[in-house]
Amino acid sequence: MPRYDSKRIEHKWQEFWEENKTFVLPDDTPTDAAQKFYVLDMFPYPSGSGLHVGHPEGYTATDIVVRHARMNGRHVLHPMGWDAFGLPAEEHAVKTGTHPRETTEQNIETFRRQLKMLGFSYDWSREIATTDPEYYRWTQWIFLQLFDTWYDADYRWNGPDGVNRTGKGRPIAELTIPKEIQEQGDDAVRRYQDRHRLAYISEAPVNWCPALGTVLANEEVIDGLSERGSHPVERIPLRQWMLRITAYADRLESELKDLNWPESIKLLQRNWIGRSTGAEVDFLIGKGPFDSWRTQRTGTGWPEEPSDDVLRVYTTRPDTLYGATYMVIAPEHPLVDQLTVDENKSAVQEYCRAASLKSELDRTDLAKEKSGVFTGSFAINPVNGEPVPVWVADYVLISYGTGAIMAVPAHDLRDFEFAVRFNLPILPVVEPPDTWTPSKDEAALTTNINGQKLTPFSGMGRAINSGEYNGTPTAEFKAVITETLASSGLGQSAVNYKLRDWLFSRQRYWGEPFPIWHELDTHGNQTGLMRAESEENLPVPHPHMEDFKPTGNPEPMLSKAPKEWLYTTAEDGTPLKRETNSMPQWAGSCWYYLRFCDPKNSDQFIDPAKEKYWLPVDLYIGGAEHAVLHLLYSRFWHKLLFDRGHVSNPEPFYRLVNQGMILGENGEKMSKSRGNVINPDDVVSEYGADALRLYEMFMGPLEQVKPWSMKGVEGVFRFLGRVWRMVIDDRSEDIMLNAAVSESEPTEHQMRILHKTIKAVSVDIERLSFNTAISRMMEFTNFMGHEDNRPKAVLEPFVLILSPFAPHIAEELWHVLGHTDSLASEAWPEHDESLLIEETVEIPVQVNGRVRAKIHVPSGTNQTALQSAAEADSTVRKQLDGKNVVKVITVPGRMVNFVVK
RNA sequence: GGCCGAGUGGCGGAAUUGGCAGACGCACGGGACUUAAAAUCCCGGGUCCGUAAAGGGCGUGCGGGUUCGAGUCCCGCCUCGGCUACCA
Repeated sequence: MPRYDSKRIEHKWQEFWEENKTFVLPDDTPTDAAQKFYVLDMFPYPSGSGLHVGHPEGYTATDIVVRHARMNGRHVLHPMGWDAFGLPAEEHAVKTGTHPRETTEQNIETFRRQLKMLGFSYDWSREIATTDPEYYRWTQWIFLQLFDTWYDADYRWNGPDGVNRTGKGRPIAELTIPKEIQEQGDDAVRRYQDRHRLAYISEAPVNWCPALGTVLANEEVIDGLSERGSHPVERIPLRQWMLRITAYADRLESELKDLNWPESIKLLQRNWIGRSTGAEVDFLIGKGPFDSWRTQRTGTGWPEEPSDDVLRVYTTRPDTLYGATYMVIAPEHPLVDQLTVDENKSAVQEYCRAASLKSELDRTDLAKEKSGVFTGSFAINPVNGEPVPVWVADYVLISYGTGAIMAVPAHDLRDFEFAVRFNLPILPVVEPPDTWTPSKDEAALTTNINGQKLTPFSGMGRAINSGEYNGTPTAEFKAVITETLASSGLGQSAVNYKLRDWLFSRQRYWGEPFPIWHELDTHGNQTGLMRAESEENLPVPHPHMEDFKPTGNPEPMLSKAPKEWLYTTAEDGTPLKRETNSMPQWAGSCWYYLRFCDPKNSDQFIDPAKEKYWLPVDLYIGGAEHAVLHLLYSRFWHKLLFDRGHVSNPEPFYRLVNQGMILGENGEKMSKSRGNVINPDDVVSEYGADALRLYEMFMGPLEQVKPWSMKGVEGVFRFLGRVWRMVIDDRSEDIMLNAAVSESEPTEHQMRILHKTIKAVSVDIERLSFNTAISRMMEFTNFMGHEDNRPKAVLEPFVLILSPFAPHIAEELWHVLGHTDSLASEAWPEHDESLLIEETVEIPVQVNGRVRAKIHVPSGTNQTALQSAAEADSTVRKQLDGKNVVKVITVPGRMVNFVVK
């Protein structure tokens, strides 16, 4: 009867831990900074389908790390919570009328039960959900910090971390208001401030699906059609909240270098931020004579905002200005109308309309051929006064740079392709070095024009056809021309990022409401002026709603809220209307790691002393799918809070590890449609939580992608059975020790095996190499299970090192071995190096690099003795017989190699 | 197209700084226990030649190289996976 029975022991110990608050951390502010250890899992979205086997992978890894750390006396923070806002609960509400909160709570209930079933040692007293009003109160509060902040890019300052930085998020009250704005009065000042806030409003395209009557999230749009029902989706501009993450682009990039993150993830973030340097240049498009404009510019200098008579472009290759043979502006560019001459109006309008229907994906991915139309206007090249035709084409994106380019077809592949298509001149202005051979892409574009073979060249060389600059090397030319343009007010060096400002609003019910009011005029129309909700009034709760059906127009769901929620009157009598957009799901997950340190604080989002003690997170484990967005957004918010003095460390996550995805048994990604989903509940009911945990760690390296195997689960389950029988008499009716277990002194051999295992497992846990740690414990069990005499002095330390991996069986064995308290508070065994030394070692002897014999010598045998021992071996003698030994390599303790001829 | 990662038995994988390739587990074959089965235990194994012995040849995606010695380092390819997508 007392066979290994996971059902009986797992539940029992889970209750024990809960009742004894084994893993609950006292709430006092600790002081011993060296021992703090904050280990965080990426908290899950509690979906309706319950836990996936991918979740316990990272969660088991961190659980092993923290259980090990606690036994080593470290002060561990290891919490869990829920990223609980999200579309599915709202969609369920549309279908059934069930309030999203109800669905969310049910799903959380399931997830909590499943996680507890796996025996993770979370401090559940710190559980939080992003949907709790007491949580999102502070999400809204952080939003108000963003709203109250502008970025002073030139500000030099010393942070609390002692690092000197340039650029700081500062209170909006500290923004210097230009005189001309001040003169325009209070409203103008407020609007000026609003334009500079880190949270600001701008028109941005949304995915509007007329057939479904709703705005869709990007992930709900597939190939321009809605995921549900495959209806066409339009891109229409809508008033949206944006977060000025681009202000922090530089710091987000440069401060990556101190983080202990996988290099590949850092690179991913760097590429995503996509910093490039170049210059902005103004091309005259106004009527005035070019010369007088240029003279005037030399006087006034470079204007911050371009006036209507110039077309401003961004280029990374200002050295190719002489080769600009046409210009391109994006279809959305504000100067499109002004630049289009009457005869081209209809063609340009038609082109822009067609472009507006395409998503950015359609424009790039599907459109193989370049397209565009001529506006009929010309711009004047500032370096030589030449007129250059201006085209509209959708290969130029309004969202990057200035939304306009100078096209240099000879030295830009896209421009080259376009020029060939529309028969525009191609003028080489860079001579390639002699060693140049066209790259694959360059060669692919080679075209015959008027019997001449032309190939674009996008590299660096020397200037040609560039007037006085001929012969200048590219790098030098870039610097010189940028300076020349700057001194005459025609250009300016500039930095650009692929990173865009963060579109922060959604038109949903089930997200954090914005703590913002809009002022109304006497007709009830918005004036465009805004007021922040006062901090005492937070949280701004969700309005009560009966009906969660979409509005049927692009208006946000919350615009259907009751009047009491939507409207109020300010103390000064101004009528106000609430912001009706809601925040995206990312918002809550941007700062949850902070709240875990002080989850119940009702005065502050976190107590500064606790923040100082616990942060940064020492180890953060989660899926690589969050490599860019979540991790970048969190870092951005953290830096804002840092600038505003609310946190003391510039980065939130010191060490990051990505777990690899678990595939189905057929080696494919798990999905319902493929029918290869493994349900953790089933695995636990058949084999137990310890077996599931152990298997997930035994499958292979944590960071690697690996397929599931039910046979593999059985394998570790059998191992747990062997461990059980090593200690317990499984043929007895009662739970009692195996007869082989004794109080006697262990043998030297037993001690050596034990201490080898302790050493290997300890090292492996620190390296997060759990699969090898488990094989070492299997080897121990294979050995010890065969010993007729199994001293407790050997079994007990083994049970302790097994416990982080399989805590339930370990607690049970510990108990049967005669202990009354949980082993979680026991000290981690230390290995004794002196016990590891073997008396003799086996040394391979090679002849010409091939192993021909193995000899046994006392460990510590020196080089000469080792060589003579090898030479004395009969097989070696046979091998060396009649041959000329040229050289002998001996590595003590390793090998001997005879090089012969 | 660009970037990143990975290729080791039938399978998952192991192998400190270059030093016995295949630990550990799965699957498989043989055996013990049993009336039988399950469970458990024992034995076997990269591959080819050789009689199951001794012994030897070949083996870490492919082709070269460095080295006494390469899964590991260098050069050139191939295949698979992930991310990204006209960023001027």
